[in-house]
Amino acid sequence: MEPREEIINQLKELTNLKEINLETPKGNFGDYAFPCFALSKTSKKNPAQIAKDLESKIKVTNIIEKVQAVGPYLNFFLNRKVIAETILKKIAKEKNKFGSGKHTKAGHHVGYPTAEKILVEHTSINPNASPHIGRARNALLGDFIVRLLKFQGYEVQTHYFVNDIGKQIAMLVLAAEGRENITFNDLLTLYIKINEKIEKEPELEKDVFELLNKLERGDEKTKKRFADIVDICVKGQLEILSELNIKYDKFDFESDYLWTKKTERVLEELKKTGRLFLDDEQRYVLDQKEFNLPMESPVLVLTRADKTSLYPLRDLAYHIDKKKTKNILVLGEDQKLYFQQLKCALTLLNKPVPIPVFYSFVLLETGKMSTRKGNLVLLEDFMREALQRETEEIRTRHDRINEEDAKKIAYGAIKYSILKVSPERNVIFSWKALQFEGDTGPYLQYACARINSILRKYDEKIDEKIDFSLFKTNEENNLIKMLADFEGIIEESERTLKPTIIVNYIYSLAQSFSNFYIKCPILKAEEKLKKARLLLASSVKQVIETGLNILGIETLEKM
RNA sequence: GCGCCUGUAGCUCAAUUGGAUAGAGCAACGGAUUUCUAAUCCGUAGGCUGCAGGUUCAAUUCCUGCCAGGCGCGCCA
Repeated sequence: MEPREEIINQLKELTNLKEINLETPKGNFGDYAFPCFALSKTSKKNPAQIAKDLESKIKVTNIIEKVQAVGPYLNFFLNRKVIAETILKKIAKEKNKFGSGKHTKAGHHVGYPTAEKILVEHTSINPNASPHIGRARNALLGDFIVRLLKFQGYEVQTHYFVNDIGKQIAMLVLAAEGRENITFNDLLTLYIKINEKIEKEPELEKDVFELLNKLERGDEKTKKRFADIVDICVKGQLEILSELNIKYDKFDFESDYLWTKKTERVLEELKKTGRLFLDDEQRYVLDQKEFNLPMESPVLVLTRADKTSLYPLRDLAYHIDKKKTKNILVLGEDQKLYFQQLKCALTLLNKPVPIPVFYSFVLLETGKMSTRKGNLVLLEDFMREALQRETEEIRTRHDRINEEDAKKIAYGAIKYSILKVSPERNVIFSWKALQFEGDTGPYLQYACARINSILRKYDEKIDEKIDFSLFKTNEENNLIKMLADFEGIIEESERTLKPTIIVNYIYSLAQSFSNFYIKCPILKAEEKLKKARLLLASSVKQVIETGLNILGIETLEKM
């Protein structure tokens, strides 16, 4: 039985509580702590007294070594040897599957039969230009979720919804008119220029709408013009994202929902609900008064006056089409209210609603980022800069530069710096975020590289009999305790879908390891202790590596 | 104007979802290399958790009001 489970079971029996809230305290308050305040509410007794009472009733076992009431807390001290043996053996056995609660419950390590299928949609950038760093937040967050869920044994499909028929694409098509050999790098300038132009001469908008109208009527030439531009753009975007090791299983094109008449069918369905009507200007709108949305006039506009489709209609058709039992959708905070509207519409049609994951925008020191206005930092520029700085960094340390390794470190630093910030917070972009020391990706990679170096030097198998009672120091026991927390960390990550939980955990694990590394020599230790410490170090490496991989960060053999 | 999110050390972020002494990194200063990688470690300094009330045994966390920033509120996506 897991130590945590054993404590919870005992407490449940003694207190009649359904949920036991165990804390892992800091300082010398033991391995687990149970606060007794909640009990004092019902029993009207002093929490300190309750803790004292419980202290005498808890049974000491081979796992629970000591129980101590300290004020209103009941602190549990576990048997070091048993914990060390349980957890280190488990890691050695499960390797890169360690931490995945689902796998262990199923009793085997790969492909357990009833894997739930989950569709994750993320990135879904407008195909109008190279992505800026704000968009990276979507892709990185989405990629993290995909990796986490795959690690947990789900069958995950990653989708990218391509808006290939919006007004912005039409503008880009207009801007590209009569130009040959347009490349990905031309798009941003074209896009900025056409926006400026239309702002100055609003009558040009008519041409844009005409183009859209022609497209929706299925004019082949127009279709091809749109498709060509979109193709250039999506390919360019994907090249950048794939450089960051972010991949997609399927691309869904908005236009398909027109050609297959699925948008029309959605309108038919909505008509049956009695909430769809034509407004004064002959647009199809969905009445959403009944849902108490915080808007002045709660309607969802689905078409233009000429009945060409608007994004919400295509999006609605898309979500209905997803048909998975579980969908996750990564969205910018600007989509929050819109998502509520989408949710209401889907509910009205009795369709499943995706689980949204929101993130806030990346701002510049000078103000907001805008692709349209051209004040932005491109993801590719950020990546290039990171790589350049990292290459220089390596030059100060080594004679030779391995470009693959430089990329792993540079991109790891980028991913880490973005994922370590809670998604709901705004980020003000600064080149200073590109650090390689301290609370950074490279710090974690470095910890792994150091362990690799030791394992290389030892050069024997470490799976022999190990005396688990040899771990005497605080540094060793602290590491063991932390390793035992990993499964809980993964569980919490899955529940909240927040990358920061894993980030914080592996960072403090690496910190504890550095501590251990300085104070506890491994290879120089006496033979039995050496073996025990080697196993401990390789376990730490395994867990940091697993954590980093879930964040999409690779590790290195040497640094 | 209304709704949602955010405000913590000079800077960038944590804080076990209401718990014990609010913790890290960067920057600053001082130290550690006959020992497994110094992208490391140790130490010093740095706090009225935006402000004012309230709820309770306990508030950075929950409630109310203000202040500041972000996002949104019909034909963009």
